[in-house]
Parts: sequence; structure tokens; C-alpha cells
Amino acid sequence: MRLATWNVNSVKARLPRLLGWLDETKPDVVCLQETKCRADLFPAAEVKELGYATAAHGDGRWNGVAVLSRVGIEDVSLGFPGEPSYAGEAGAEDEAGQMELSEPVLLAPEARAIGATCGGVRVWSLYAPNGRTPESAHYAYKLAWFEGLRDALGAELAEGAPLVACGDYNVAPTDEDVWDPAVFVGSTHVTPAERQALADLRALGLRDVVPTPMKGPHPYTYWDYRAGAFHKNMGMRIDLFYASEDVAARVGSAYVDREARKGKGPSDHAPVVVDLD
DNA sequence: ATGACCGGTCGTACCGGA
Repeated sequence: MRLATWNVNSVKARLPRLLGWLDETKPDVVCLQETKCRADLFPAAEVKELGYATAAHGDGRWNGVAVLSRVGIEDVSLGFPGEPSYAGEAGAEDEAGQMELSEPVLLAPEARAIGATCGGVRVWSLYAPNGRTPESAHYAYKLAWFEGLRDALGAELAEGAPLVACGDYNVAPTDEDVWDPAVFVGSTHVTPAERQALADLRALGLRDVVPTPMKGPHPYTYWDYRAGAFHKNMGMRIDLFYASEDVAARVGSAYVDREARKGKGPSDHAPVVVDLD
């Protein structure tokens, strides 16, 4: 069984490359992030021609996650129980410079998580909030989102089914996972609290399936589009494949498909591909 | 190939990305 996770940075913009990659790589289950696509507009017919059923979660311009599977797709969860929403910066001023009255507004959670059972494995495709800066409300939201995720995955793991939780975690687990730690001092993705959030997930029994880089010593999965970062290997490992212990024990091989980052019109993230025995 | 971003949007300029 071949599983993969890929932040495609718009499924619409990436569709030709996604279809070519599916045809070539032939994964059984694929977790996609940043589809930036309303669920009812997802190109399900196109991937179905390659044998994949789709479960999509998305409401438009930003975020958006999906699971593609050719080994069945059941018990789809749009988001996770208790998933927090983002209410924006507190104390924002309106155009007249007046503080807005804080009226309670119930916002739906963003489309950052979708779960499905595929081929006997519980699969989660995750797109963690960016966090922006450690001082921002978005960063507090990121930590709250991870806390909610830990509780939801903990409840599922307690049921004992094989589970994978993979996607764009927007956290580099260690300093080895960024090309230059000095550049990231004071930035998100490397703070102790974010790394603790990952540790809290591992404490549930999830194992970090670290892929083979294929080139160079670091299994980076993301390279900024700017400044030739990919060619200079100025990357980060932020797309993670977390697996329950029984699944992790079945991992035969895992690799970063950096070929998918090359050429014209790539995503800024490369897929992670994991083969289970 | 020795230099370098991209996608989205009823703001073709700006936000979000990390």
C-alpha cells in the first residue's frame, strides 16, 4: 500500500501536474493540502478517470484539504471534533479608527483537516495554520488548533485502528529541518511551543516517518519559490507523516519526491511518499 | 541556465504563504 501527502498550492493550478504525478507514482491514498478549492468544485471527475475517489473539504480561496483513494473511502470527517476557528486579531480598529464592538461571532472552522478510512487505515490530511508571527493572534490560533488536533487524534487512537495523520504541519521539528536556523530566530515554525505541539502528538503514540531526501542530507519538503531557494536547497521539512505504531512498523520505505518540485509550474512543496509492506 | 515567486481575487494591488 502506497500513501502520500502533498501540499499542492491550488489543485486547480496544479491539476495537470497532479494528474501526471498520480499516473506515474500510482499511490493508493493521497492527502492533499492547500487545494484552495471549494469542495463542490474539486476536480473529482478528472482524478476519477485515474481510479481515485475523492473526499474534499474546502470553502474557497484559502486552505482546503482532500483525500484521494483507490482503495475505498469511508467515514469522511470534515474537520475534527472541537476544531477551533480563527476569529482574527483582537482589538482591530475599523476604518474610522474606532475599536469595533466585540460582538460574539460564531465562525466556522477553516478547512484544514479531513479524515477518511481508506483500505482499513484511518487517514487524516492536515493543513496547520501558519502562525504568521509569534506575537500574532494567528499564532495563538495555531497552538489552539494543535491542541484540538491532539485531543481528536487521541480519541481515535484510543479505538485502536491503524491511523496516519499527515500533511503540512507548518512546524520544522528540529533545527536540522531548516536550512539555516539563524534565519528563523524569532520566527514561527521553529518555536519551542510549536515543537512541543508536535511532541504532544508523538506522545499519543504517533511516530514521525522521516523520508529519504533522495538528494542532499536533509529530507526537506518545502522550498520558497523566491531567490532560487530550491536550487540552493534552502528548504524546510514541514510536511510530516505521522503514523500509529502498527502502521509505522509496516513502513518499508519513504521518500521525498523532489522531482515533483522541479520544472515549470511546481508547487512550492514536494510530496512525501510512504510504502507499507 | 550563475539568477531567481506564486495563486487568488467582483480592489489588476494586495494579501497570504513560511
